Amino acid sequence: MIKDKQNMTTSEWEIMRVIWTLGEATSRQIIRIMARKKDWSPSTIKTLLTRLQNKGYLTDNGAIRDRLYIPTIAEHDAMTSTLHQTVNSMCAMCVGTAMADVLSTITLSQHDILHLQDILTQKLVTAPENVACDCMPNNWED
Amino acid sequence: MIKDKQNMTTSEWEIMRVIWTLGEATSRQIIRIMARKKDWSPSTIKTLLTRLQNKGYLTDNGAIRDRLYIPTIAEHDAMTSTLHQTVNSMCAMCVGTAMADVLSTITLSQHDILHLQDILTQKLVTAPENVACDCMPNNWED
DNA sequence: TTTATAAGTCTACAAATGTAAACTAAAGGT
DNA sequence: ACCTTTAGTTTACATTTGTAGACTTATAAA
Repeated sequence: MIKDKQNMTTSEWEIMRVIWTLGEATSRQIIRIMARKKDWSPSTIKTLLTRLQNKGYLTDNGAIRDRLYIPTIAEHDAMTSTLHQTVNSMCAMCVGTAMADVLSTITLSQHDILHLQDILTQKLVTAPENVACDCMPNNWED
Repeated sequence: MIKDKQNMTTSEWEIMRVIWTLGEATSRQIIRIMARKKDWSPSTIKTLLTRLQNKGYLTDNGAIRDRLYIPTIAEHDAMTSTLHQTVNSMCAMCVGTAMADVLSTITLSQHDILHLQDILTQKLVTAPENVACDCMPNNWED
C-alpha cells in the first residue's frame, strides 16, 4: 500500500524533523520528544508514522517491537524539493523579489551568506535583463 | 460563512494567479483562460472561486451576473507569506543552504540579483557565526 | 414574449488530512 | 505461568480538497 510521491503534510513534516535529527528513532522516542512541542496523543503520532511509511518517506529496521524508523530521504533533499515546488508554483517574474523579502527576514550564518553571494555572482554573468510573468498560459489572448 | 485565514490550496492558487494578473476578472474570463492550462470543468472553477471568497482571498463587485472577482491580497504579499510559512517550517540551520540550492536553479533577472546581493551585504554585517538546528523542542533531552 | 444560454448557487462524492480511541500481542516483572 | 505495560495495527470520524453535476434565474436573441 506504499503509494509513493504523495507530499508530506505539515504534521508529517514535524515528525520527520525529529527523525532526521536523530538519524533514526523508535516511536517511543518520537512520542516523548513531540510531547514538548505538540499536543498530540501517542496514537496520532503512530498514525503519522504509518502514513509516512506508506508514502515512502520512512522505512524501518524490521523489528516487530521497538522498531526503528529510518528516513528514506535526506532532510536537505526534502527541503530543497519542497522549496522548489513552492517556488515553481509562483510567478517567475515576482519570485525573485519574494525570495529577497524572505531572505532578508530569516537568520543566516556568515557562511550561508558567503555561499549565497558566491552563487549570485556566478548567476549574474548569465542573468537575463528581466524575467517574464508566467501566470497566464501561452496564447491566452486568442 | 467567511472563515478567514485558511490557506490557499494549490488549485486555488492557480486561479488567483490569473486574477492577480488581470487585476480583476469575471468567471467567464477565468474559465476561458484556465482552459489553456488546466483540464477543469467550468463548475470546478466556480467552486474554487466561491471557496476563495469564503476564505477571504477574493471579493466581488456585487453584480449578480458577470460579476467581477477582485483579490483582497496582493500577489506579492501572498507569495512572501507562503514562502515564509514554508521556510519557517524548516530547520533553521539548514534553510540557508536549501535557499541557496533553490536560488541557484531558478531564473533571476539582473536586477533581482543586484537586489539580493544588496540585502546579503547588509545582512553579513550582523550575521551570526552559525545558526542552531531547531528541529527539536527545547530541553528534549531531559 | 418565449426561449436558449450561461452565471451563480447547491449538492455530491471520493480522497487526503488531522486527530485519536479500540484492539492485539510482545515482553518484562512476579 | 500470568498479569501489566505498551508498541504496533485497525477502525473511526470530522474537515478539507479535488472535481463536477444539477438547479435556478437573469439576460440576450428570436
